[in-house]
Amino acid sequence: MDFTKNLNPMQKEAVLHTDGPLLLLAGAGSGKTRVLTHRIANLIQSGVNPFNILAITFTNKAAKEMKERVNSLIPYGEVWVSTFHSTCVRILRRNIAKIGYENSFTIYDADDSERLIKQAMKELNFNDKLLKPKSVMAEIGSQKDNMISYEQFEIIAGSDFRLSKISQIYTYYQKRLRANNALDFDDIIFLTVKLFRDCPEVLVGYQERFKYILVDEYQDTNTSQYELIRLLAGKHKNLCVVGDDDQSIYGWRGANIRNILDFEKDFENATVIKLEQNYRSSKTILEAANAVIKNNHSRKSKSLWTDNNEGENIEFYKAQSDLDESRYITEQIEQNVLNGGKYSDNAILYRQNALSRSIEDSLVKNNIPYRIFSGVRFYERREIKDILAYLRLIHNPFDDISGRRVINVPKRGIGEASVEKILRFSTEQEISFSDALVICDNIEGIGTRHKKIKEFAVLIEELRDFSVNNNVSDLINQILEKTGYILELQAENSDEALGRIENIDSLINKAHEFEKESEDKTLNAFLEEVSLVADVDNYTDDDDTVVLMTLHSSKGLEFPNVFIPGFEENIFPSYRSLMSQSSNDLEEERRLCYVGITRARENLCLTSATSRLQNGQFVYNMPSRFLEEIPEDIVNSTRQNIGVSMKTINTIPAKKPNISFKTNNYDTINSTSKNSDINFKIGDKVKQIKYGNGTVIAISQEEVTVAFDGLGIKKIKPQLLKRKH
DNA sequence: TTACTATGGATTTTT
DNA sequence: TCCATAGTAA
Repeated sequence: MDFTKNLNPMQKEAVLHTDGPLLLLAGAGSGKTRVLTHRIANLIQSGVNPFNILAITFTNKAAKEMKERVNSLIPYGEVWVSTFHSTCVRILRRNIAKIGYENSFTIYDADDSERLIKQAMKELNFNDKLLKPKSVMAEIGSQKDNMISYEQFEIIAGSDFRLSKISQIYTYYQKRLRANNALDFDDIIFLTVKLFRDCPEVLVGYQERFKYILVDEYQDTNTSQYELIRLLAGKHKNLCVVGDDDQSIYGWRGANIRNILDFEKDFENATVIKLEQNYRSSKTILEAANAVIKNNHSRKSKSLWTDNNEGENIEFYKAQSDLDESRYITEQIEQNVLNGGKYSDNAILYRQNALSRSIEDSLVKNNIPYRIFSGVRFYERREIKDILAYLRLIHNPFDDISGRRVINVPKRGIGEASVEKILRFSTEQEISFSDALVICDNIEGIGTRHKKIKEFAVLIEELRDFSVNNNVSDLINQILEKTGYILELQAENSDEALGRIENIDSLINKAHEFEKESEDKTLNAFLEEVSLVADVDNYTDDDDTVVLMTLHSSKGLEFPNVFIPGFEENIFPSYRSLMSQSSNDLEEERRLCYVGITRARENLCLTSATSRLQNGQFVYNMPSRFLEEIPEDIVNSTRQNIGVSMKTINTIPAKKPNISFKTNNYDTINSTSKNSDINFKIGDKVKQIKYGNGTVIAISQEEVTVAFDGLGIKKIKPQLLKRKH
């Protein structure tokens, strides 16, 4: 089979390239995934064993997509396609004992890490007002990203007051992680590189296995990821990296743009291929994107072009207020749908999560279905983290962060003071958290509390026994039953509690899915899977809903119509980037703007608000400087006239009815009961966006049956209905 | 220990 | 505005 059919000459060259280092500079929308997958297929066809190919991505979604596309081209042989983190976890599970951890290690997320940092600071008697746990965590993370161990950092910190404090925390933190047999996200990469450096025989094994390596989104790699790739590709040097320096937007997370800019220096005789033809956007949109990005200085020269149509001008709407801005966007979307488009053709991409609020309110008010990504992520929700903490403690008796989290959830009368004592005891005696619970009568000053602690210890032991012969979903059910977790939520009887129960159900579903699909059905494998997923991984365009997400999470996606609200100084570019001494920060904002613009296929709409309620205060920002960088003749500017907008504002009810829980994302469509009253009665007059007016004729647990005027009887989720007065 | 109130602090976050 | 936390009362 010819895998170069329908490819342009540059794409063809990239697909046919086989041995040696290759840098693919792939502009936005230039068909990079297509090239990557066809290249893999071509390698296999020309005799490379799929077993010898490794493809690395940043997100599970990208990995999954690539895998599917490769399989559809060459439906035999398994290529190892996975994220940096999953790849490393797989390597570590086999080999981590060589560097002093147990292979049943737990993976801590950012929240767990922060708790551990706080614990460390408390233990070291550091004031968390002077030194914020968050910034300490960022500092430690960036050290790990740069492959600097706590021992090395102690030397670097020297006598610098702040750095030496951080160094002490880093040391304590790392030792605690080790004692808990836990790794944080940065450790996953850091320790893999350490493993390769310390144990050359392990490295050689993987070098032999991965004769061909492909790395996607190379501009986002940090130093440790770069080092990992350099080591793995060190022997065969068949390394193909794909990236776009103009789309590097994770510098603040340690991504080192140098990695892509210096690829040719780092890998001798590298072939460089530029993919500059864009297949996604209209000429106008590309012109805007190019005009903005050309103001950046540190970049590889590259200019995107397209054969697509001229397309529509870019809309700029200068709103009076954030309310006016939301109203405008809502109206535009309604208009797009009336013109025959789908809701899912529309994406609203913002610089900060906080900007979604007023837009959500407006969408809800107008019964426009939407899905929001980011915000509180599914696996970071309290109830989910609680259940996972039980699972983790069951799996890893040393995990005191998880133990601490659930020891008094639901309330068992074991307070902060007792927990501290148990922790100290387990550290002093060098025993696991679980063992400390069992022999808690030996702890001084624990008093009569030991009875309750023992009960908890027995509970965990029983669950641990149960876990041996039962699958994950049954184990979760057992936890819920034995702890009375659900009962407590039911007793609360609030919308919020109901939402939490729903989320727990989703988790159980997730476990069922896992049991059906996964090869390795152990608790360990389940925990691993859930610790390494992100929100955007759940993005599908199956549902016909408007999409809301941050500009950062939108990378790699595309939509016919893109709205970017908050196109203002201090928001986009952000206040911090404007305050920064380094011009790099502003340039990164500009790249983010470039990413945002190039998400759009047909229409791009930018909006700013003259006044905006932010953090409870009114702020007044000028339109973004990026707007001025777009040629005037391709922008239609509209400015809200004050009289009209006042009228608009007055028609919006002052008080929102019945605010309840926020469902945000995952498998929930629309914003559920942020909507008005969902307790309908039979006989209520209601309105639904598709079917129009109707009357409620029956109500069940989840659905309301409505007789729509002239359109018959339909069952509808109550949150999609609006009451008519 | 817990349940209440006051206060202060709020980018972006692939895993 | 909304959230997490610190401090206080019971």
